[in-house]
Amino acid sequence: MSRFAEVDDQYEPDAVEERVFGYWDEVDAYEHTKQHRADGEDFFFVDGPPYTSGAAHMGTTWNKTLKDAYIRYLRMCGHDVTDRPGYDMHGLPIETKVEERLDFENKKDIEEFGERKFIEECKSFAEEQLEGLQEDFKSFGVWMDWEDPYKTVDPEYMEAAWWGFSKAHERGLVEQGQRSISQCPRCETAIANNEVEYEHVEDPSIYVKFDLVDRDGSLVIWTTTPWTIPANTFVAVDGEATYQAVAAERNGGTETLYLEESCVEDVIERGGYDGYEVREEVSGEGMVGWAYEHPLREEVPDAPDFEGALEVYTADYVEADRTGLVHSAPGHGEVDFERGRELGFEIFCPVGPDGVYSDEAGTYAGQFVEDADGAIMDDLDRKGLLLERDSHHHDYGHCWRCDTPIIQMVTDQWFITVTDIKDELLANMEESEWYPQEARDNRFRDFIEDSPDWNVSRQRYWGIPIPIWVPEEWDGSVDDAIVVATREELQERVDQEIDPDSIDLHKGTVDELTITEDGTTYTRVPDVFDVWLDSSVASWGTIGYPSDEEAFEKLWPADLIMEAHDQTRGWFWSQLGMGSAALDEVPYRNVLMHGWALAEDGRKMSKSIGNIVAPQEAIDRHGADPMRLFLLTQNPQGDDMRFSWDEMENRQRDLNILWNVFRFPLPYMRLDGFDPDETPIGEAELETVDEWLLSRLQSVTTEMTEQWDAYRQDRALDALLEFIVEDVSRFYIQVVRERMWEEADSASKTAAYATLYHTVLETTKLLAPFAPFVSEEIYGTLTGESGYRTVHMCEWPTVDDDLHDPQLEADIEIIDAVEEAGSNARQQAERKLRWPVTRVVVAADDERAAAAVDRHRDLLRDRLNAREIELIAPDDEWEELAYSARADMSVLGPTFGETAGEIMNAINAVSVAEPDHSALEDAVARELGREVELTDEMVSFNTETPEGIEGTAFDVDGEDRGVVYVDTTLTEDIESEGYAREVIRRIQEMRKELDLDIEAEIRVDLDVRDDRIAALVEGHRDLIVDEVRAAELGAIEDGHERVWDVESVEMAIAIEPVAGA
RNA sequence: GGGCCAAUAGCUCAGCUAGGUAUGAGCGCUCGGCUGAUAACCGGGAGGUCCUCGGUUCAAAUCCGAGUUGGCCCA
Repeated sequence: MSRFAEVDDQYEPDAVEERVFGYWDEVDAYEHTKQHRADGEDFFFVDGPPYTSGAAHMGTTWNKTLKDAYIRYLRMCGHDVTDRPGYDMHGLPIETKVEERLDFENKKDIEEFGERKFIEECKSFAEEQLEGLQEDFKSFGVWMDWEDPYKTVDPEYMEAAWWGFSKAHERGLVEQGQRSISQCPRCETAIANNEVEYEHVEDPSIYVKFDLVDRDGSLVIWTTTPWTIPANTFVAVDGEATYQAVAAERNGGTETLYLEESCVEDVIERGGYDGYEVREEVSGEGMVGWAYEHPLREEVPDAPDFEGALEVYTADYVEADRTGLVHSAPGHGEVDFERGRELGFEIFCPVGPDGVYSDEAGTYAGQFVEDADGAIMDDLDRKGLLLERDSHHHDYGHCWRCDTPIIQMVTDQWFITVTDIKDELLANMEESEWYPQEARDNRFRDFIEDSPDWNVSRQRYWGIPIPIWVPEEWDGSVDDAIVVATREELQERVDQEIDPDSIDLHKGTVDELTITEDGTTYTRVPDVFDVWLDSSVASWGTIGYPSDEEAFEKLWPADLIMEAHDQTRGWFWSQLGMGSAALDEVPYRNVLMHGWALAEDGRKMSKSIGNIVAPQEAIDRHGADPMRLFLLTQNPQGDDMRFSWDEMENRQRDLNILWNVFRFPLPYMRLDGFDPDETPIGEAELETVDEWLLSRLQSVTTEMTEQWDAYRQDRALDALLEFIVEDVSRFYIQVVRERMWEEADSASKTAAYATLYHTVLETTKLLAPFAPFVSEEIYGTLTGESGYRTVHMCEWPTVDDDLHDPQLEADIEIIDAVEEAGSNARQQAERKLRWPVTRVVVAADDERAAAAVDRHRDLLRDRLNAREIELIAPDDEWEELAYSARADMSVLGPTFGETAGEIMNAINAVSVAEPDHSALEDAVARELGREVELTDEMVSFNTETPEGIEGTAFDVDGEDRGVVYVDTTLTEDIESEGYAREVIRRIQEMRKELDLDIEAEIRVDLDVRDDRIAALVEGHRDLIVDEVRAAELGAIEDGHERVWDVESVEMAIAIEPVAGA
């Protein structure tokens, strides 16, 4: 980009982005920026891999924008940052999408299609999605290593998972065992608890009688899953609770029911009994050991009948709800399973992975469990065991991918027994710093404490095969299994010839490999890993460990990761679990936990609500930089973000202001041939405002650096935007404009150039991590060939103490407040800024304010267009002020009785020079003709300014610091200049109407149709001629002519350009 | 059903850790000003049951309890 080149009049984000994308390509900006920091201190950032099943949404966009901003900032600070993006590409969601594409219904379709082919389909689907995501991320300027992302489907990465798993195995943390799991009968796999989605559904609700064996009556249980009754093994009671045997009457007959006491009424009513009588009370403990008959013995002959089965036991999951007795089937329910194991029971589960009853289910065999509900209820009813048959609305778990209701059942699964190392997990957790820290100490800690063993096996295809080989006739002992850690080990141990460098580790390949050792042949278990295990090894997978040990030694563990709060129980946890199991260390040092991107209505963005905003739409409407600014002004620590088009538009406006600030001096600099390299700040003859602006820049730099380092980039950005808008644009540019308009070269003008140049350039660097496009364009235009090839190679600005002057900053803050009050006073007096005022009087409340005004009289005079600034010291009173009093009748009334009225009138009528009651007493005495004793409580004082003067108090940060009085008395001199400026202003507007060049000279014909005013205007003839670049005043035949009404005075003005000028 | 988080002006948010008059900010609205950065800029003004209810306290947006709504996680 060439220095000080012409730039667009208007900030157009998409045009800037298009140019910058082209420029980055042209000069290999990203590669050079990385290279530039190659020798810097290592910083190991690890990208949490997004899942490759769809386009980037606003949340992902926020996440990647944050990552990009921090990486850019860290690079500017000199770090050599690891920036390999990652993609999570295995797992059930992709399998189900591919199944949909291929119109599959279940696993059998996959088997027929062929595992290998299916895996290939999944892979190409994931790759497709990956490409889309990469394009999305690039489109808003994220700079990561797009050429070489880590993919969880690559052999090196899959090997990292094998390695981690084998380390956990070496530590004795891998075991196979039965667990009650959530099974999706369609996907025919276990799914993790966090993959279960709860939906409101209607299910059967039945009360069933279990006839007791050694005594009269029955236990009553309630369930919403009739299909689990075949597996009933025991009934649970609360040992502490009181149960009643009630004789319930119906149709003339009586039956004895056992119920928890508070449940009796309800059950009797449900059962349609006519009445009941309590026969006996017994504690839960007292019922333990009571035997009952299995209600479906005839239908399910294989149902449990072993020693101890079909008896009452206590359990802590029993509540005094429904009946107070709980049907327990350890082959299904999780708590039932735990209690059943405690009791040493055999686990009976007559259901297959597809949700179909096995032969053990007797007459129900071959039916899908839920389809058998009806038959089971009919059978119970027929036997007279069904007390009530109703339906029930509740939340029931469904498969997150295919929406099939899950079934709870016991199967063989592989686990990493993280419960064995809970203390380690907690200790390792402490080694990481979280932002915000409470998230670690509350949610994360709670989760670790409550977390069960990690079920890492899935009975699916598209995943990392579990690297376990077991012998034929395996007895389930982990000691007899072989766990392979690496591709090399695989090559050494398997019976087949393989090439470790080229082998694909997916199921289609490794399932065929066998290991024969000591005469025993081992085959791989068919399961694949839970997809959460994939990403849990990212901290070493991303740097190619174990195949590349060097990078691991140098970098691991991660210095920083950042994801949304849902990852507390996701990636933050899985990494801690895996890191601890494999290496006994937490794999990350710092965690920045941000929130979710909510829609404008405060609810989550969702298809069904229809409130989704696509990032691309935001980019199209406002541009990538404004979108990034919007995202980056959000608090990144824990809070959810509320999307807002308005706010995004505001950020675009902020950048437009920056753009105006940047382009404003360019024409002047070009005209004057300003060379920033020849006039560094240190050599310029700086004026007060220049020094002030430069000092503010130092303060802003300090503030921003602190905020970045505290992971509050939003506050850093706020500080920068405020600086740009308030300090640079609204204050400095306004003040400095006239200096830049000077035609002749001057030290003052040069100093203004140098100041503004330096400030905008540094501002650009400060902005670069946030808005990389516009920063690049401004930087390039300001530096041309003399800078780095990209702003992103720059060093993060450091504070120059020589330029830092806190006193000056405080001074100007006061001056700014004075000016604001002065403007207010002017407005009250209806005196436009164009008209000078004779004087402005500042009555300062304190020495600090007085000193500031005194030091900067010139600036204030200029800003308020005053001929003179008078300063009243804090201890002095301005003698021209008077005070009026306002009577408080609630005090006067009781004191003076019937004369209170006239006293009030007198008080309100007079004014005094001092605001105290003794001066008021004197004045009132004169007014009233008699003495009256007054107190301060009776009145409040108001200042009374002299004729033609308006006063307004000024404050800094809400604290009053004094009063500004503006004297708007008109004099001939002021009228003369005022009218002259009115004329100038009109002529300028007419110049603009003719679209004249700034330099162009004109001829002016001025006819003021009021003799007095005409004479006044004439008095400033030179000023007018000078300001509007008039070559001469005189009659114009055929120019651009307009008649203006200026303060009710008609003025005819005509102008024409001077030919050849 | 449980845990954690949030709720302040029309909108987006500060303020809450260490209670002290809603000290609020930007945008929007409105009235006025400025006019060679001009699709920019400056000043004034209106606009609030600080989600609700209860408690502690001389005093609560702030601390405590209960609830409502929204978010995440879990069941």
